[in-house]
Amino acid sequence: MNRYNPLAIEAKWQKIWEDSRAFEVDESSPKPKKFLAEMFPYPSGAGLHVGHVRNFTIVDVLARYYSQKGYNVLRPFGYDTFGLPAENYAIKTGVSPKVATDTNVSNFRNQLKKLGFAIDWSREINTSSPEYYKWTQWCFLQLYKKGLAYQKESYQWWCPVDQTVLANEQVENGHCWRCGSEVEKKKMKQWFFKITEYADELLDDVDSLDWPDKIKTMQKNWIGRSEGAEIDFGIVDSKEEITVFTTRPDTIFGATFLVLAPEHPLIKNIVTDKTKSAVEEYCKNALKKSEIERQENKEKTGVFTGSYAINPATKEKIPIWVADYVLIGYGTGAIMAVPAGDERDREFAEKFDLPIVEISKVPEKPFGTPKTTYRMRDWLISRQRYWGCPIPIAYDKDGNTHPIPEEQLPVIIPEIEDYKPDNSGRSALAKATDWLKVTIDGEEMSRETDTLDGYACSSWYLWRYASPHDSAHAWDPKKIAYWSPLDIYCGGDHAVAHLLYIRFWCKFFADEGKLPFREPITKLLYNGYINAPDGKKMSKSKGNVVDPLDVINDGYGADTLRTYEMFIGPYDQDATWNPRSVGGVYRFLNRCWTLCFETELTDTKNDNLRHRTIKKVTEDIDRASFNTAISALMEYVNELYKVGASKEDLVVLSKLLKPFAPHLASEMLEQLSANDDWPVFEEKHLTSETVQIIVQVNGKLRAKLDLPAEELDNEEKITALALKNENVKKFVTTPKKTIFVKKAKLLNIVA
RNA sequence: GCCCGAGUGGCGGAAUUGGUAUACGCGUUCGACUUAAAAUCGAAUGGUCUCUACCAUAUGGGUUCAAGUCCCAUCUCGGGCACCA
Repeated sequence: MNRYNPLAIEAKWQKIWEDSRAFEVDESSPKPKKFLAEMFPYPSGAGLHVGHVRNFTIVDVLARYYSQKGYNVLRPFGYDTFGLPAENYAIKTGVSPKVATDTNVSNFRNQLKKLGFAIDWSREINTSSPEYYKWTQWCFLQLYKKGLAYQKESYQWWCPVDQTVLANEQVENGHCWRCGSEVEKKKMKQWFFKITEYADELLDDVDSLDWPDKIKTMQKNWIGRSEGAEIDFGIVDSKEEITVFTTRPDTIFGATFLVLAPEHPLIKNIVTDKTKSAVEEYCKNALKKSEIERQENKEKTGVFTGSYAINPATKEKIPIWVADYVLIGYGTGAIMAVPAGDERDREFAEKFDLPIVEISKVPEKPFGTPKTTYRMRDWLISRQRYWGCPIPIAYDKDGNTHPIPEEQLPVIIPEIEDYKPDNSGRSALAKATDWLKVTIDGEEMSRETDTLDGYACSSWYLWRYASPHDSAHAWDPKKIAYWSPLDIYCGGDHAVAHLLYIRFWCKFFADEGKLPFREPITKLLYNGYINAPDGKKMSKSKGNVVDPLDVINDGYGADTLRTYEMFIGPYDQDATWNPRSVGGVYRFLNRCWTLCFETELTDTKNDNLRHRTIKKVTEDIDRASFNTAISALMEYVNELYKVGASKEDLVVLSKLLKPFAPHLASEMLEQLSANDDWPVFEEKHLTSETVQIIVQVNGKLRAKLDLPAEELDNEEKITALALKNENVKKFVTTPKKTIFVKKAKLLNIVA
């Protein structure tokens, strides 16, 4: 007797798909398009993990499903290859990041091919290849030309271990998102993208997205729009004014003091001889305090400047204080304190014995000028690191910035010996002295040594997929118009940063006339994590990592791995790996194989069962309920084992199975000489000749009546039969009323 | 502290619109096949009880002919935000 041999079947079909370029597509097809992608991975040296497999399999199931349904499906793949791990590895071993990255990419590619993904391999992209980052630099220049890429000197997050600045989005609880060390504030001149220009649209359009509510809420909170007003306060015995931001200008009659952030530039102008040293001391300490300390210690601290302002509503003299509960980066870095209306101001007033005055009246004419502020700041994109996309800018001898002309792109990363970053505020590229020199319009200039945040590289890659080898455009306008926007995007990370940035670039390039849509991602599937069998997070140090390639090579094969990861639970929930359940899925595929290759066909009429299964599996895939789709297939196979299977039963089984277990299903379809067109259920087969009526008494199940289907309309007869039933009679003497629900095939007798 | 989710057998989970709670899988038990084991096939499997039946979807109330599903309160766990004026 032959046995199911997944490794042989999978090698066979993988070769067929590779040789026939089975998943390559273009724009000439008359079919409707579908464009699907996962969040492309960072190819680490460790190779694929089971989390990747879950993410990519979801996309693969959908890609194959839509393809079987007759869509022209684009399912490309790429690698997000710039970043710190490759550079840190280079510092440790001396192996250049480029070499290490190439090795890792090729390892990833080989592993992906063993999983049988329906990838159009002709479209593979890699963000650290010059053909790609040439266009990342081009994108930067488009933003630069419109004033949306600019330099600004300010206090920035600095990671002392990675020796680079970080964006707000990359600081988690005061710690570096990569190395976990505590970040510091450092005053530096840095490059920014003006994402705040699009804050309103980014916020307002969130509601229209078919994305999980969780992600939508996080995006909204991140942008954090507040409507309010800016109000100017005159200072006693001074020509200076202090502008505050408030969301409640109507409470101005209760404003009894002002508070400035310790970094506020006006402080030095308003301190008096008496207060000067105390204020300076306070500000120095506040700046020295780490952000963690400032966040953790919510005990209010502050110091009086010695100066007074005039409340424009009450005309009263109110003291001006400095306190670190006011943040320099939000609003104007200064507030009017209304202790009667604001909890924090009250706490401060109580501690320092400042007046708390009830808000006596509301001004008839609103004070100040209306102003909207956002919690979101501009996106800091400079990185003082070697292994990133060089910012295509040069400085003349006066320090003015000049864009590198487009014909000189790409600005190639030079090979260097020493990758080590330092605290000079410049990347290791500063050591490449020859590379630094550049001539623009005959003038000798010096190149920018910062590289771009990796998130810039991933902010346009979806569009590159439409024309990955185009040497004249970042993306071909006709091709992008055909494929985009992305119909389904799947991933389990980057809830805020990446998804916000790519929306920002989309809106910008739409305004430039370069994209015919304003939202890049129609539907987002946000998948959960897979934990180790011990229920903990998988990690090398705990030694509990499940290697997906081991699962394949142990003999289970890729089909079992894929199907198991879809069966493990709802795709959007975290799950725990269970090796025994892997065996259960293998048994199921084995039973499919046995039905097809080792069992005699019968002429059993299973129309109802078969069409019910088609309906269930189709609808479950449509709502991304992959685990229940697979259990429907299991039920189908269990039933076919009992009653026997016709050829048609097996053809349908193979077709429905193909998105999950494509190798085995292809083998079965070949044996059955059938194509893989997605089967369509017919309503007429969903009705059966008999119908089971549930009889309840007071809502409790008391009997089941099996009747011919046409009796379902005969409520009177059903009621009569139910009341005659022995078991029902025990609970009913005289029915008060009966409720018949035809749709539920249920009769409830109220006794 | 504020805002979201979630809580169902020994375990992962199903129940899509309020209508048969526990599908499917794992595990366990029994049986068939085998010299034996594995594999495979078949059967049983929420609890109490001999059956009828009763009790069970975190806890306590409520609405309804009917509640895992809706409402109120409480507890537990998970996630996000957190001095944003």
